Amino acid sequence: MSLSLRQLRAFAMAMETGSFGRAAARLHLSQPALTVQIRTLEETLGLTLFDRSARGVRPTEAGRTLAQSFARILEELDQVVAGAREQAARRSGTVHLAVLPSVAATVLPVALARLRQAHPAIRVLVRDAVARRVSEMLKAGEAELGIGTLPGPDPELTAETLFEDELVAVLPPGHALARRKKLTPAILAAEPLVLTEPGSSVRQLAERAFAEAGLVLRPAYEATYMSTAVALVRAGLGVGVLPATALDLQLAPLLELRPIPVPSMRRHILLLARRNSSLSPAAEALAEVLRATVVVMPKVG
Amino acid sequence: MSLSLRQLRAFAMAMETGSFGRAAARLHLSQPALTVQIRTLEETLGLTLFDRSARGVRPTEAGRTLAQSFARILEELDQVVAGAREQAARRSGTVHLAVLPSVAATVLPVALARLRQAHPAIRVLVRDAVARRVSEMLKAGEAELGIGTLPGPDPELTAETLFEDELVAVLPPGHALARRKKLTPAILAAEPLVLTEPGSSVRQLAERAFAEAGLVLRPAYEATYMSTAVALVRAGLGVGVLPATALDLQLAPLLELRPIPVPSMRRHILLLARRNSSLSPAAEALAEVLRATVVVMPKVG
DNA sequence: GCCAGTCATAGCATTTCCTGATGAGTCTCT
DNA sequence: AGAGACTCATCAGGAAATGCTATGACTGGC
Repeated sequence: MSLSLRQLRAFAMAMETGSFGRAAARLHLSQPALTVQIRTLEETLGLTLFDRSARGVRPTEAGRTLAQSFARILEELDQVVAGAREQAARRSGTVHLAVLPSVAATVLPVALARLRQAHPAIRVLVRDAVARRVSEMLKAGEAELGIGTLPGPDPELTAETLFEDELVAVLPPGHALARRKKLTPAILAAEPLVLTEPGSSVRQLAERAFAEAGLVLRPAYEATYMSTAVALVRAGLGVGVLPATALDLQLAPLLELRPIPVPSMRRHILLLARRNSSLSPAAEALAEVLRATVVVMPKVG
Repeated sequence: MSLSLRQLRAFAMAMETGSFGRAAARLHLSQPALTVQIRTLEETLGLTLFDRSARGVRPTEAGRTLAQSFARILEELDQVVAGAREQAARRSGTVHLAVLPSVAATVLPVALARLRQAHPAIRVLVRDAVARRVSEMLKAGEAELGIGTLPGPDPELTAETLFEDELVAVLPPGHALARRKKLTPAILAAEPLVLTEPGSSVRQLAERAFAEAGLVLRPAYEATYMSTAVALVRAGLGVGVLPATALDLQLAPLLELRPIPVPSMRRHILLLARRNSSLSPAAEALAEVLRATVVVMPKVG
């Protein structure tokens, strides 16, 4: 026979109640079952834990000492298990999340607020990064969950579309094109354009869409930060081709936004995770909240 | 399913070896058995501990965290159990022993030396006390084992004769009675006698023995300490009637010892313990050494 | 001396656990 | 590309453990 938790629990309870019968009742066991547990424990330890008499049991000195140690260990164990269960119940835990800045500034705060309401003890460590960095962080294990885009299927990552982001034309106040409801790459190609810098996913998207229309994208201005691009447009220096989800756009009341109804002007914002790696319950909870949140995002047009 | 140590051990080993198969081998289990243990553990916790693939398993983040806690707890448990087993094997432990001073000064050191040789880690806390105190200490739980005498059977104590102590006549150098091989109460009654103080077990024994012979014991001197009594005898002030086991006698080369061959001049030195209370393994070891040691004690006469 | 209370024992049923065989998926080497 | 090695999952049957009910043995109090 080897040691078992049953034995330890039986022993601890017997010590606590001072009686085999009462201990058995408290553990929802029959008294003989408990007696056997104690006896086998004594046998495995080679030590008498209780002195029995017809009037009851009395703990041995060794029994008293051991009971203390065992009780402490059981308590620690129970605490660890309780902690694990709490994590499993999504009531706690920490998620490392890598997000595109545009999403971090718009959809994410709403989702985090909801998550907090549902699972207050879940911590989310948000790391904003461009699409490529999001993928890298996931693969490197620096993030458990990611929100970004992918150039194509990635064998290491799972992807699931959260929502679609579209590039929209951003017009300065009073611009001539403002009378149109929609704009096309062909129309835009004639204007001085404000875009993000080469290499950014938004820029790549725009270039591909123009190429499909047989056009070459030749921006007048290139900005690294969205706020810069918006400022350039507002100053009337050109027409912006920028993602609709960017917070800076939605906060700029004087600018006119016009959709560019070309499929390739849309990009899929993906919920990313490592393939072959299960999500922690906390991450699972976050993912669920994200899925439920994005459908509520405002439309642009 | 409830938590079991098997599961924890399986989990800890799987985490340590990084493989279910290797963990199973190390635990002398089949791989399926280990797989099941891990799975049921995951079910009871509600938590995925490993991500499986056909290439092997990789611990989850939660798994890594939990493994640390569990490993620590298992180690503590093993340590406690090892300590208990060591006690059971009599390799360690502490015995509280109450002893008559005469025994403490003579037989006991020999026994303790032997015990140390056999079980170096057993500690013996020696408390010397007169016969009545020895009994009291046992009953009060202040001592686990006692060496003393009893006026009669005691319902609370078990007694076992270790050896018999006899009162001997102690003659100063050149005393007239020294030519006799043996002495009797009748002869001694005519001498000025040196005894221990009234109430001591030695004194009571002597009084009873004299009474049986129809004599009244009327000592010339009464000493509390054996060393005093011996000094009085050596100074020629009288004939001592003292226990043969007293170390002071055996260390006093000039004194002549003569047996008093009367049965009632003997007292049983008893090994005492609480009835209804089992001895700790360490105490058991001490008891055995005591039994084996006393038969070797020197004879007087 | 009987009754109440406590633990131990025995026989039987149930649950748990393990093993051995087998299957499925992946990687490596040829 | 295919064979072989490796890993984990699943399944079926049997062994071990655990538990329960019934009963016994012993003690202390009324």
